[in-house]
Amino acid sequence: RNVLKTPLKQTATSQLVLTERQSDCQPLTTPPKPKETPPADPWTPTSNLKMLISAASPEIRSREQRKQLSNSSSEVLQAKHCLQEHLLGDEYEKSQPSRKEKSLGLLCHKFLARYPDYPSAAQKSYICLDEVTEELHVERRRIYDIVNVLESLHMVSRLARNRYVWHGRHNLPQTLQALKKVGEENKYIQQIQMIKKREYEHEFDADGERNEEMASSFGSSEQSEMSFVELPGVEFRAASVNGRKYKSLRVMSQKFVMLFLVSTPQIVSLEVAAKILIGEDQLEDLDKSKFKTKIRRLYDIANVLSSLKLIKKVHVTEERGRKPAFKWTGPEVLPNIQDTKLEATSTTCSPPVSESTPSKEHCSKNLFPSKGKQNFTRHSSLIKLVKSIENDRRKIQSAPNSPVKISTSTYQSLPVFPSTITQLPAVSKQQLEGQSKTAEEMPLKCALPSPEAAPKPEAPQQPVASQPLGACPASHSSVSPVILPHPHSGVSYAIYLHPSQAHTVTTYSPGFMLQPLPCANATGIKSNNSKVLNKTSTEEGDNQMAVAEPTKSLAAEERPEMKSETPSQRCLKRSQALQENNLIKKRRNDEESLDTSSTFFPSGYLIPLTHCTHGNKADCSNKEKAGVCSLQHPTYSSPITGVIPMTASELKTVNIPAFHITPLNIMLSPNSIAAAPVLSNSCLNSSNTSSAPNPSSSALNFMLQHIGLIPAGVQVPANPVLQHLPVSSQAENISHSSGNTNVQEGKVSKKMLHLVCGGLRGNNFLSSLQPSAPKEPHEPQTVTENFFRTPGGPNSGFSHSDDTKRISQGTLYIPQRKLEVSED
DNA sequence: ATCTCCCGCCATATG
DNA sequence: CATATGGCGGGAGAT
Repeated sequence: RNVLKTPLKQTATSQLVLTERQSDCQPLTTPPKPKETPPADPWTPTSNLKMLISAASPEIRSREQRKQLSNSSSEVLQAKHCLQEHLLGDEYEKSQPSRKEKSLGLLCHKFLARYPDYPSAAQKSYICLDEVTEELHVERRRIYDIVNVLESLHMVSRLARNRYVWHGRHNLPQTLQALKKVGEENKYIQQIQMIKKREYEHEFDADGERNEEMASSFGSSEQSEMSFVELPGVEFRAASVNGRKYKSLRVMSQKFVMLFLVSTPQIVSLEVAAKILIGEDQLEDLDKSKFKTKIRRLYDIANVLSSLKLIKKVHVTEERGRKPAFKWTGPEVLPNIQDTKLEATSTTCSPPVSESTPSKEHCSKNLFPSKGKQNFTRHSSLIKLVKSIENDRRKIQSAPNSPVKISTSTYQSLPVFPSTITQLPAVSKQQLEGQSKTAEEMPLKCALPSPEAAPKPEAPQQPVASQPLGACPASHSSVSPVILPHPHSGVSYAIYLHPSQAHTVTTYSPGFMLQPLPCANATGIKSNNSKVLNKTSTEEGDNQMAVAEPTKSLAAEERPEMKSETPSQRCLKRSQALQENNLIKKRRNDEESLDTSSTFFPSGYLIPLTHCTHGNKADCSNKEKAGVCSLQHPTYSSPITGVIPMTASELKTVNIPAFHITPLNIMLSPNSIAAAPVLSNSCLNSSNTSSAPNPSSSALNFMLQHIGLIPAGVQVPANPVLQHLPVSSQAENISHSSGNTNVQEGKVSKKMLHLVCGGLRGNNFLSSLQPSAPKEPHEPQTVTENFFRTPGGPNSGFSHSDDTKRISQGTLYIPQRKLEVSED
């Protein structure tokens, strides 16, 4: 400490510089560790340069470049200059690095430079915090910030005190996929929209009233829990990590990433993210300090993510002004093809229960005992943990969290959820696993992961019913993991529940199911849909919405919603949680009988089982899976649906009967909306509620396939999410644009749903399917939102986003607002 | 003034 | 108890 604390501001600042990028250079190791004090790093010649270069955060670089030079190439040169400057002028400052030089982003680059993006199995690297801190000359605290974020992405995992294992980006795809799923399950999209709405409202209104409205607003709810999403192979080791206790940066980081993955434009403003991450539940009290703190943390996370090049900073300009935001620049999430559907629907699959899947993974894990020792070490501790778990539970329960369950409590129909969520594709998974094993991949994959995996011996602790999962479990003491396989996606993830939850789950059954978010999800979905109708999902959309709709209308809508949702939300709320829990439990029991599952919020850590499987897709393709899926479809479709009805807050809002189906979503001009907004989504919900959809869905699939809309293999499950379809063909058309399978599928499914559900306009449906002129994804800096706009980026294939687009037929809503995104 | 966000105190967790 | 972790928020540099 000491040292330079408040140093001065250094003059030199030069910094700058850097260019960014990464180079991927990985390897350079760091510099010598000279010690520290003054001059610090830079001086090493080339190596340093590289470092710097690589290090510079994009943002910085961009800004700087613009300012001075636009050139890109010369980056290096610039860097040199900088250095020179330092050298020369440095008397002043050399020693002081200037704030930028100390930025987390730069530090993170340095950190990343030490390890390969894709380490070969052979190379696994271990990270010793002591070494790192020394070499990078930073305080330990900072390293934790970096590592925590990396952990959230499963790029590293902790082995023991001071020790981490470097996984690099191998797990990234799975992690992102899992996060996306979870994000979808949560109602993030909805939440985002709500927040935006509020904002607009504020604008319009005087300050005064908002309170009430706000409060109502959304239902955010839920999630306050922390849940960490884990990957299969990767372990979650360290009790601490799992130990639910911390809220932590890890969880926050994952949620933040989820926001990007579910947003259509994939641009998330800090403000919105902060609000969502905070438990929104609380009304809205400003709680400035809390908000500020959240923002600070988000900057920290954003810096690391920026270093990873997963996001970049931008500014969104609304009417109110421009706000800092970040744009996702990472890989698109896998198109898991039908996943969405599948997942959601997968109910069918579930029966098999858990099972195997995990095992597979685990297997891989087991393979590598190498680490075992460490693990074992932990192992003992784990036992303790188990004990402690109980304690935790208490805490937890008593505490805020437990909430989850509840959602059901309210109205939500319980049964429904379970089915949906629960679904374990397990079967398929098993199969898959088996296949995978056969496949060569296994070995390879196993190898990589294994280290991590290895550790878990047998899962001593996991009481969890899931055991079958077995593998997964091992690690975690406190939490019990649940594994969900996703057949389609291939990604399975496990959610760790807090002990309290866990045990419940466990209790249930073997066939446990996870629901990520029970009510919440459902709700979210619905709401999303409805919202979607109205707005575009993304920010832009929001903006538009806001603009379009007069506050009033919004208010009106919201209120109703509130009612409906409120309960659910509340459930989420901690305070209530307790009570609810009890209720929930009861219900669960009931449900259990049904089958189900528990309803949980996604509290846990998700672990995608994937990697092992990876082959998932392939697997899927494989017979079984395929077969299963197809079969399943019919079966499960309902789950979501079921949920939906409950939630359809919006509908309620609108006053439309839940069942009522509105064929089209209509966006009305603000005025009009106020007058008579109609939401269509509901229809789906209602219809789906029961399992009914299946048949229809199958039929649809059949049709689609014939038509060529869908690849033969693909089936469209009726996904609740998808629900709203745009009825109006025209508008919709746009969306499918490319007609890529992925995208289309989503749409198709939606449509199908409509058909099924509503049975409403088949014609439209078909017409809509036809490819329209492709729109492209734009990623423009300035985004104009239109409903028409292509759903998110290229990939966006999700249902959600797509949904967004729907427009009301009657009135086309023209986007009034555009958000501008500026770089730099 | 606002946006970023570094620094490091101090509560907790772990050993 | 000593350390290792990491929540958190003051307040200072950058714009």
